Amino acid sequence: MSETTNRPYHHGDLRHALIDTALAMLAADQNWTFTLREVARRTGVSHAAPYKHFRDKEALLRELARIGFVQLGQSMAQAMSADTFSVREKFVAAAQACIDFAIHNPGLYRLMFSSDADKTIDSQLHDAAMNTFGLLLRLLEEGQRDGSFRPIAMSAQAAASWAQVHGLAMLAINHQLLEEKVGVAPIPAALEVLLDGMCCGVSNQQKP
Amino acid sequence: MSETTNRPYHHGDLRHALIDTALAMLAADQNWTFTLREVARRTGVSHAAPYKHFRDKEALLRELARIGFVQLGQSMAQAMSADTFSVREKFVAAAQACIDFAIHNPGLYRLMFSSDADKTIDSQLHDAAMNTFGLLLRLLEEGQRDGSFRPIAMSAQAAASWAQVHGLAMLAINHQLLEEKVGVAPIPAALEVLLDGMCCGVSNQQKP
DNA sequence: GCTCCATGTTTACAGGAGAAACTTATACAG
DNA sequence: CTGTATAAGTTTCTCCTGTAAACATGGAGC
Repeated sequence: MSETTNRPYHHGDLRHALIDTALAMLAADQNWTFTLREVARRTGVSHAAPYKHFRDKEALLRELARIGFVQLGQSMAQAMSADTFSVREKFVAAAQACIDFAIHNPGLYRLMFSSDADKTIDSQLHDAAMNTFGLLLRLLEEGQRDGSFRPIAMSAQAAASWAQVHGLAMLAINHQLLEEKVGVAPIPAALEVLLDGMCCGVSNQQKP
Repeated sequence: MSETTNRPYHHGDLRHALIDTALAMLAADQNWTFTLREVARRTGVSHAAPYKHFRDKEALLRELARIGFVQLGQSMAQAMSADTFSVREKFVAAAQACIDFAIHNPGLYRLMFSSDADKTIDSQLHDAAMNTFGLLLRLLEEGQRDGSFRPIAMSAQAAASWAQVHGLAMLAINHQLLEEKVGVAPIPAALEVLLDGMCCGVSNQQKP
């Protein structure tokens, strides 16, 4: 049995090489002009070689998106791993980690959330996305259990949190969080507003 | 002086015809496969004709986005025009109008918010977007003046509201508000959570 | 060593963006 | 009313992309 299930013969490991090149291109080019031929060119193979590893361009993009969800999950998990944090602090840390991920990798983030309807068909991609989403759900559970968050329908809090973070991320990477519109530090400020609606008891008012 | 500044000679009004065709294509095709040549074809002119009216494809797209912001502004303004509504009700109505707009015209909505950095260079587009954003600011002002909304930095509430609505819209049109994740009516539920954080006094708890 | 087949390459084709050269018809001057 | 400049539209061309098909190659297993 070979070392990995997908090890090409000639190149050594073209599949992974293509993925690495593509991820690097996504991270470098803000312009989101992603061509399969360019990926092949930079990997040093002919423009038709990728088709031996991915059915079409979309298949590669879906794999990139899947990896993106795994990476995002890792970033968020690490951000909220400190046990000394309160749930509220963990929430802010995870949200900020997600938005930072988007800002540092806008092409990949856009790709992850630009589904073509058939995303649900790719079960691996779907699973990766659900796993990352699960981090949020578990945090909300923890918050409701220890009384930090209000005991309302968790799906409502999940929808609100997710939309808030995703909205901030999308606006940030599209350079639409201009100071003239939303002030100097819109992201922490917006998260505080949301948390005031989710948290119990003392509504942690904005700092002066 | 001619009736309008941009009246073509041969076709009659090719510029507007192209815009109309393009808007119709955006509304019809969920797939977001927008080619200039297809626009020309459906308008009944050669594929090079559009270049007499738009410098390039992006120029047409920017104009479509500008029109989109005007339309969105109209929808939102109409939704919150009823004087009998409370500020909170107006907020929900405007937010729902925005999300409905996105759902009914996902291609156009995506286009409006997929800036290519040079969006700020197009002053007409920028102005249109700022005008629509101004509706939100005025609503927040009204809410703070009459004591409905907490008297915190308005830019924070603006960022939170905008991100929430935009996030819900983006998730909705990408079919990512799956019931398994966020329940059956995630949009009103998420808006209520946010409003609980923005409103003063009685925190309008979730309905049972 | 010989053969098979996964992994490559070359070639080909349809279609898009956009530039350049050419054509047409309208507005306006005289 | 005629001639002409020019806006508006067409044809043609180049370069690019995605993708299919035919061909080449080299390592795996007999």
